Amino acid sequence: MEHNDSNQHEDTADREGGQDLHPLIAARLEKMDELGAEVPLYPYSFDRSHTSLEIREGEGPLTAEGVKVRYPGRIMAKRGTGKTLFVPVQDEWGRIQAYFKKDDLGEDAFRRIQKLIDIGDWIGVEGTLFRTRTDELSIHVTDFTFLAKAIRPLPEKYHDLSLENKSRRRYLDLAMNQESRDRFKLRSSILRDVRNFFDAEGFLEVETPVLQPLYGGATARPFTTHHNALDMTLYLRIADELYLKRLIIGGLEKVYEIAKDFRNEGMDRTHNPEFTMLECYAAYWDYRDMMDLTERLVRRLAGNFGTDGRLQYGEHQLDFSQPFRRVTFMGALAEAVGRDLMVVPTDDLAVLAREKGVELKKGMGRDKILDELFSLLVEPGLIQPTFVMDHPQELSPLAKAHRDHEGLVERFELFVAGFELANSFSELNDPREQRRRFLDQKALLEAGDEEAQQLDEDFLQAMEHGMPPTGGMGLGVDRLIMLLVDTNNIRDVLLFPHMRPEVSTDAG
RNA sequence: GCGCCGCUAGCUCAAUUGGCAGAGCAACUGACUCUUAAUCAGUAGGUUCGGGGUUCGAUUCCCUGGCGGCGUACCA
Repeated sequence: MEHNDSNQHEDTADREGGQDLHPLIAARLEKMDELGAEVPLYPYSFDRSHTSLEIREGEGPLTAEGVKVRYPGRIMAKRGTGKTLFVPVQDEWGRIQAYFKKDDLGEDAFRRIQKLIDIGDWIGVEGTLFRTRTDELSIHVTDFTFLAKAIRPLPEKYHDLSLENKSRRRYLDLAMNQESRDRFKLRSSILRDVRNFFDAEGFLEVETPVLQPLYGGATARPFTTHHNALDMTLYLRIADELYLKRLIIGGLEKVYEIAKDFRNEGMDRTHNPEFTMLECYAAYWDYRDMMDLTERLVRRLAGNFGTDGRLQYGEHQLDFSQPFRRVTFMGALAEAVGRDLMVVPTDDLAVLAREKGVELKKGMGRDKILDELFSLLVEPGLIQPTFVMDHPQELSPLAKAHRDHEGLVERFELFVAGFELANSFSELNDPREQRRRFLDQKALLEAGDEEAQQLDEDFLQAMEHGMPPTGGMGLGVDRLIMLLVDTNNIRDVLLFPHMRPEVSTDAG
C-alpha cells in the first residue's frame, strides 16, 4: 500500500483530513451522498441475462419476441434530449445503448439517471431490445440499478491516452479501448493454444522454483534477494533450464514450463525486467527433433492468428506456411563477410570485427567476437522465419558438441523479423564434459565476462546419475505475442509493464 | 548507462520575439421526448513537473533534479 506520490492519493488523504479536494471529485461525492439516501450504491451482485456479445448475436429473436434483458456495464457517455436519455453501457465485449424515457420511469428514477449518474459509473439495466430510428440496437429501459459509483472521471473520449498513461494506468486503457481489451484477450488465447499444443504432443506442464540459490541456464545478470529465516542470498531465476533437466534426469520424459524469468538489465522496447519464457525438454530427442517441433508450433500459431499462415508485421509480410529456411551460423556469417571465418586467425578476426563496427571488450573470446559479428551483420536481415544452426561452442556451455564439426555445438536459434524468437540445443548430458564447460565459464568470469555462468554442483551431481539424450528449447513468449499482434513495443503485450514510480517524494 | 526531444486544467493538446495562460472533451447551470464526437446558451476549473538562477517581467532563456518518448549500448 505504499505509494509515493501523486495528487491522486493526496485527494483521498485530503478527504479524510476534511481538506480541499478536487472539484470534479467533490461533485461526484455530493451526488453519491444524495443517491446513497435513495438507493444502494455498491450492491453485492447483479443477475445478468446477456452479455453485449450475446445481445448482438441473438438480436433477431431477442428483438422479435420482446425478450427482457438484464445487462450490466460501465457508462461511457450520456446523451440527453430533455425527457429522454441515451447511455452507451460497456461490458467486456462491447457497448449496448440504453434508452431511458421519463414517461416510463417516473420523475425520481429519471432524475437519478439524468442528474446523479456519471460517466464511468457501473449500472445494470433491465428492459427490452429495440432498434432506434437511426437503426441503433438499444435497450428500452424499464428498470435499472447502480452497481458502483465512480468518483473519478474517465479520460476524454475521442483522443487516445498518452503512451505513458496507457501503460501506467492500464485499467483506463482497457476501459477506453476495445482494441486493448482484445489484444490482451488474444495474448491469453495464444498462451492457451501453446498449452494445448504441448499437451497434445504429450508434454507435461510443470512448475520449478522462481527463487534459486544459484542462477543458471542463461547468460544474464540476476535480481538478488534474501531469505531471512535461512539467512541466505537467493536469486530470481533467469531461466528454468537446469531444473527442467533435473526432471528429465528423474525420468519425466517430456516437460515444459511457461515461466516468468527475471533479468536485471536494461529496459527498452523489447525488454522488460520480468518476462515470460517457454521452455520444453524431451528425452531421446536431439536438436533436429526440436527444430521440427518448434516449426510446427510457430506455424500453427501463425495459422491460428494470421491468415493462410501469413502475418503482417510492421512493413513485413511474414510467411510461415513454407518450410522455414535453415542456415548454419558460420555459413551465414561467411556469406555476410565474404570469407570463411572458421579458418581466420583470431588476431585477424579482431581486426575484421573492429572494421565492421564491433566494440571489442576485455575478456571477449574468439567465439564472442563471432557472435557480435553475427548480431551486427546477419540478424537484422533474418526477416522470414529462419533457423540458424550449429553455433560456436564457447557461447553455449549447456549444448552438446556437434557430431560432425569440431568446435561447434548442436544448437539452433529461430529468427523472425530480425529478432531471436527461440533457442535450442541437443542438451549436453556427459557430466564430465559439463563440468569442464562450467570450468571454462568460470575462467571467462575471472577474465572479466560478467555474464559467464556459475558452476552448479547440485546440477552436475544430478547429471552424474545419468541424463538421457535430450532436446531442449526456449521461446520468448512476449516476443512471440508481439509478432502475432503486430507491435514493436513489449509494453503493448504486457498488462503491467515495469514503470518507474510516477512522482518522487518531495523530501529531496 | 549515454544522446536527443518532451512534461501546461481530470484527459488530449495550443500559446508568435521573454509581455494578461487558451481550446476540445469531461464537470456545473439552463433548454430540448430517437440521440450516437448529440445540439444550443452560459459558468467554473491552473504551484505551466520540482528546486535554483537571469530579467522590470519566465510556460518561454540558463543550471539542477524527477518522470516519459525515441535512438544507442547490454540483453531475450
